[in-house]
Amino acid sequence: MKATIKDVAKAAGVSISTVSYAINGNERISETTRQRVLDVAKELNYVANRNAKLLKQKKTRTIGLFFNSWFSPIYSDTVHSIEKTVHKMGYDLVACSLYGEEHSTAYKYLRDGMVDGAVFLTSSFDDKFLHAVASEDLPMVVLNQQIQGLHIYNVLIDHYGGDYTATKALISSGCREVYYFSGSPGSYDNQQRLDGYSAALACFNIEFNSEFIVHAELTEESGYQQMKALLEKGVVPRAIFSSSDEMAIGIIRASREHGITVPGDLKLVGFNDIPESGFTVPALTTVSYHKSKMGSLAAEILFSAINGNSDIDSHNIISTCLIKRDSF
Amino acid sequence: MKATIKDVAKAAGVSISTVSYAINGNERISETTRQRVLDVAKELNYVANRNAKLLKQKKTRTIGLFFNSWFSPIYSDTVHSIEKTVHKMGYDLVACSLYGEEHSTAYKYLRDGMVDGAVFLTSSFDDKFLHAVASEDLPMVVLNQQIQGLHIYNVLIDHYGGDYTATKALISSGCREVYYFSGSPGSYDNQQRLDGYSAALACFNIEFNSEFIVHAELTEESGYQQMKALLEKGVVPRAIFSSSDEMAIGIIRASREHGITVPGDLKLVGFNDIPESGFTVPALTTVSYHKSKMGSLAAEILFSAINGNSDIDSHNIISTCLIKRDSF
DNA sequence: CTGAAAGCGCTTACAG
DNA sequence: CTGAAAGCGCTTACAG
Repeated sequence: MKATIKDVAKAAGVSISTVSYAINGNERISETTRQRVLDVAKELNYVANRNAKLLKQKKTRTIGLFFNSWFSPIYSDTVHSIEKTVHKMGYDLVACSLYGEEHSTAYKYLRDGMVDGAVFLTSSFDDKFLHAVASEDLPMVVLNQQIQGLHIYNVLIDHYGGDYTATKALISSGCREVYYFSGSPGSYDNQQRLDGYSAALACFNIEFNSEFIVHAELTEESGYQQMKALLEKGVVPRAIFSSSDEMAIGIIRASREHGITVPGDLKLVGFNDIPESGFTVPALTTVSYHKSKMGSLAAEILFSAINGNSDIDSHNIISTCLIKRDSF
Repeated sequence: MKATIKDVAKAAGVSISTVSYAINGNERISETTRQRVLDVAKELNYVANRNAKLLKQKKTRTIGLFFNSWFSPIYSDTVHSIEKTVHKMGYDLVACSLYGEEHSTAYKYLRDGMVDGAVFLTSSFDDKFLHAVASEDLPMVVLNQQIQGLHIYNVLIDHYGGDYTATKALISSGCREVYYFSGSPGSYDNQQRLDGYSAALACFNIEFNSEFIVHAELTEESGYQQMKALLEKGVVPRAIFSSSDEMAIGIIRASREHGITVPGDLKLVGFNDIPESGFTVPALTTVSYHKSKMGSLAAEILFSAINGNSDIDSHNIISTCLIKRDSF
């Protein structure tokens, strides 16, 4: 059986309070006693029962990370950087998915207060639920999504600026007809982006034309299908801005099948700068942002809130930049 | 403040035992009492304190998932399928990384018995540590890695068979000189693979030639570099079996830069069947295996062990198959 | 059918 | 510098 604090106390010939103090580094314990206790503890392979500890302390020293799909490459660097900060602060990081909805581990952990703070990489939570659960004891940082609320902080990508810059660059290169492959319409995110695109058009006195807007799903397959449909209708875009790199890769594939070369016939810019985008043929020109900065900023905001700081911006923007490669 | 069982008991006018029984669905409580308790609990927004509960029950009903790099695309399907089974069993799944080594969340969770079972997608744990921690109360399933031990179960990919089949196919197509891009030498895994490769050679009475073995790192970049080095030395392989798809993608890139066409000049087979491999140009022929089956098998073995089943194979093999696409 | 009470393994005022 | 004791919020024999 696992050793408890009692076992250690008995073996070391001291009280359990002394064991507790010794192990937690309280200064009141003499060096010799502390050493003896530590030795015994090590020998008995003692580790404090976390549940008992937390039951008393009301703190979990754990940060929860919530997302709905495991292993999305976009977030790899961001999560790693969150993890670094969390570790530096002496906290633990556990990741839970939303599979099972209200009965998912994610919902349970939040509802039961199993974490002292939360970072969200997903938009699939019910806003009402988050509002109900967010509190001084459970502040939340939401990435890449706009959720207002007390104890809820947003870290957003400058989609407006990114799309603006990319579109402007495409127009400047001589294409007045820039197609825009967009994600699901209606989202806040998407509106921001469309605004950026429109602003770039306005810069050049080009009228917005909804025929150039293609709604797809941000996946390779969806980009491929939509592009193929376009080409089969006889429409041949000369310039495309794609809201995601995955979609852009699908666009390249459909183009190649139709004998259209990139960037010769078609200038293409993606968004996100996923790892693959450097390896596609041609390598993808894309709008990037500082992913690890996004992670560290998110974590810093969270800890700031956990430590009771009250003047935190609820709205934080990560800037973007255009990475020039070979597709434009 | 959060409502406790006491608050509910007081508000419902019953004892705390009754609340506990009612909420946990014990049959001894009358329907009317149960209903009243449940109503009050709901009204007070009561949810049982997990730490207190676990402190008593000594069970966490949580499975830990351990890996060292977040978001590796190879495991996406596998993890999703683990998650499904875990959820179906009414357990929670939390993922922890190894960042921080002995001070990582992963080590802490295992040492402190924060989980009732563990699945490993990483080889970075100290074997001694796993042996020390694995127990009847914390069985472990290790994927794609050979670790012997009580309460430790392995789910392995049939690398031998996969490499054998791929190499054989390449030879059958007329290439007697099959290059083998391998991972780090010395690993169990790699030995298995090399054996498969050698066996295929033996089939055709071809002598093993270490000049055809290229050690790389399973990454795109490493595959690219090694291939480039080969080509710059004037060596032009006509057939390559690559131990990972990422590496194969790098090989394609280096080949293209040197004007070598795949599959025209070079026949290439990868391993793992990552999502991208269907989208590369040319689409990659690769050795695949049933990823979601690997996940469900892992989870089933784990629960079987948790439920005290003692006759579980510690050695389970997932078979492979060759996916024919365009690179060979 | 319901309740009083012990106890899970810790932490932490309080007393000495 | 150390210890006895209360208490965190639950579950679960035990008694009635």
